[in-house]
Amino acid sequence: MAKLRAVRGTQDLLPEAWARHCHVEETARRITGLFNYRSVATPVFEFTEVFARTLGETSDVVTKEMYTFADKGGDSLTLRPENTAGVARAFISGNLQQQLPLKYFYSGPMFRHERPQKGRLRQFHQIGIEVLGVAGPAADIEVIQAGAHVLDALGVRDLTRLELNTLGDPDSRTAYREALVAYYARRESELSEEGRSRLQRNPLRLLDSKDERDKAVSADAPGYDDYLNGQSTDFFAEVCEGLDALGIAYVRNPRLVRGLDYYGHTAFEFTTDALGAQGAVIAGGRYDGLVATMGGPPTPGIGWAGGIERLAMLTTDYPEASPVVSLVPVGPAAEKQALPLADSLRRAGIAVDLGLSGNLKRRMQQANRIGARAAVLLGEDELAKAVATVRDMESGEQREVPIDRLAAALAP
RNA sequence: GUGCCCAUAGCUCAGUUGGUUAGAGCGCCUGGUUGUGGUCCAGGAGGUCGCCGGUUCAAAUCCGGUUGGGCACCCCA
Repeated sequence: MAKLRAVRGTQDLLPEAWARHCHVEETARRITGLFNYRSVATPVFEFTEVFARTLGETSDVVTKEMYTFADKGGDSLTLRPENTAGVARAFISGNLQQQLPLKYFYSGPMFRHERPQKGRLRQFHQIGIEVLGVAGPAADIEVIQAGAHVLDALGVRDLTRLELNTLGDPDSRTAYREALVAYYARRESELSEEGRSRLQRNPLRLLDSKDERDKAVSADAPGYDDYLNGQSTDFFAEVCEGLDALGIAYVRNPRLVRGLDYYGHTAFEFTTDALGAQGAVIAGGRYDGLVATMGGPPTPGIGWAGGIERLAMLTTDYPEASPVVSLVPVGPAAEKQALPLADSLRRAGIAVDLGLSGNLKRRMQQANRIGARAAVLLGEDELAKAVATVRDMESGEQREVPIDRLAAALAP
């Protein structure tokens, strides 16, 4: 079989798949545009520390999933595993703090060295939005609303459910973390090996372990609600009220935590059961500490990212390419006429496929294969009369049309 | 990174306890039609059975390794 293949975990997006892909992206850009999120693009690679420092030294993304390489100058660069850090870096690099608040939309490839699985690739694509500079829950509500709206527009909202949680402010999180560590440390011997590792790395993650032993211990673990301070509780309550007022349904998932360190307060995921284990299609949360962590002016932020491939898999209908007209010249004289004729038709807004080789029969087959709505035949007979034969490819009916009226006759 | 399953024509798959020239449907090509597609008819091309090695008189079939894929874990979009 072919010796030349795409790198593991990457794929070619050929016309049909790419059309779905583009549909997801364009829909998201259009909908977030209605919320006044402006489209931006940041580099596909950054200095490694942009990700290493912000995502959390112990996170899986940093410890084992990054595509890191040295460039010729000796700098360590990394292909972006996600785009929030890149946007934050751009915000700092560009001194954009005077323009706050900012609302950005992005779309593009991300890279993670993971074992490929359904809905999980090494090069995958994300759409996402970020709001910088809004500390209050209004931003959380709008960001979630925009996500819901995108899913609506894609026709996949009813395949998903919104899970919501709060990670609290830093004080609450610290207090809760201490309580959890104290609790789990007491029963450490009952935990799985992986569970003990999480206790060291990220105790919050013990809460959503799927290991039965960990689950058993977690059943009696202290709840976060008891450790949230008033400010955190009020913030979350306002987010919930806002969603209620908008009629956006959600389920509280107290075990929903984020793998990346910079999240606090609101955390949410739109998940689906239709994609196996990779259920999250849009996920995000608030990251008030991120920009300051990177050395920028303390700036609150919130956003989400959505997996284009995952969303595309849920999408059943997407607009098909509008049918074209095939221009079929017969003979050398007609070949010469065909180029300028095709040009004038295209300038009139008509999509024209000009068969570039083959005899009449072959070009008719080609017209059929590409689903042309009409074939325009141009041969000796037609040239002599300054007409073209227009064949309706569905009915097979043919009629002669003067060449100077072709554009009007072919208008969709 | 760990575990389980899978790998035969361009695509989807058959291939019986290892046994002669590995099959089907779809697709592709040619002809029936010298200026006419899609339907129909006739014919044709196309596979070192993922790759490497082993067992055997004999391997697509059994064994080991490897690569790729699927599913789950881990983690995440």
